[in-house]
Amino acid sequence: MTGAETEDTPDGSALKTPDRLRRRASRLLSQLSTRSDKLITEGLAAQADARKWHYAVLASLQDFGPGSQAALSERTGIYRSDMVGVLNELTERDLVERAPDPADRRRNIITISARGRRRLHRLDKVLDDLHDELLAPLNPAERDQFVQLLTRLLDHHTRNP
Amino acid sequence: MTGAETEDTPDGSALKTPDRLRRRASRLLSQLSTRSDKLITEGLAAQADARKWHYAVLASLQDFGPGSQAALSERTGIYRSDMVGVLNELTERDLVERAPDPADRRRNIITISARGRRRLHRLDKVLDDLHDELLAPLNPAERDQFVQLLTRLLDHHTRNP
DNA sequence: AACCAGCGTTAGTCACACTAACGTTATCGG
DNA sequence: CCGATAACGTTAGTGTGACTAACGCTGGTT
Repeated sequence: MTGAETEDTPDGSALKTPDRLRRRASRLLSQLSTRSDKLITEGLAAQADARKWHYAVLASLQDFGPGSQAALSERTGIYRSDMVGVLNELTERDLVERAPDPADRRRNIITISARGRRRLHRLDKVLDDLHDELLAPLNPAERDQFVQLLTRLLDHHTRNP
Repeated sequence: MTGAETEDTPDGSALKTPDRLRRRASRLLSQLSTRSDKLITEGLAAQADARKWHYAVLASLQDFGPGSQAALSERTGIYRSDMVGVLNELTERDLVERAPDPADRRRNIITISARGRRRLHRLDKVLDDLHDELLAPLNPAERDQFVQLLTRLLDHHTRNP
């Protein structure tokens, strides 16, 4: 058996992280998630002056139509307390409109604007590129598999919290 | 076509999250990672009065022998500024010993204790159970696949940061 | 009229990843 | 030998993400 027993780094030094650590799915998840988060956050900021929440809200509005802030919270997973700030940013940029609901004066109705729709298209493209970078080592079939596995896991833990 | 067009929740209400959002690997990663983190953190606290960092440090000491705090930082990925607190907790519990290095008085040499080794075994078992819960929807082959995909992605982004 | 529930909002908590700076100690070039 | 540079452990602090608590307002219920 010739080759790497444990694993090698480019500079030739042996890898230092114990295997039982490297193999734990929880650890892989959290480490990869931080990298991914940084990649996406920085990419969106640099290429579109946007944050990921913007995408979530705009996509939800585009695909499901206008809604109250509470509805958007449910759709996107953003807490309603944080939704306030996100919508402030989006209205500042004229990407959505926040208007009181005449039928229920507790509610605001959030609508996506034409500019918001354009921005959404742009964000979709930027995100496509970023995900290409994120998933670079995987071929298309593996990417599908990966997404599918993640989805099944997340669904399971969403239903059984 | 009868059945779920988009998807159903147990209570019959249509799912609200747009597909383009649900399919993004970055989003799946971050959501699953938070669930996973919570599961592990709470599980370790409840079943072993421990934190995940404890496991990382103990495992590293067991598998690679004693080392300086800086070395442990590299092995585990914990920042050296945070390592201080972790080692305080571990020495408090008598799981490791922190002694000055006579050969280099800048360094501390950290050694795992007998109690630390026992604790590590316990943590390994607890973590096995928790990962069983985390990966419940996947069969063994799929779990391997999942870990393998995660590993490849993480390795790629670790080498090309 | 009294009550509870939902809405948007503000403020604050907690943990994690990460940076900055400091005193101490080694090491290396002149 | 000396002075610069750098690694070590440590303290303090930043920024962000997930989440909680509480408030005033409005709506539906009885």
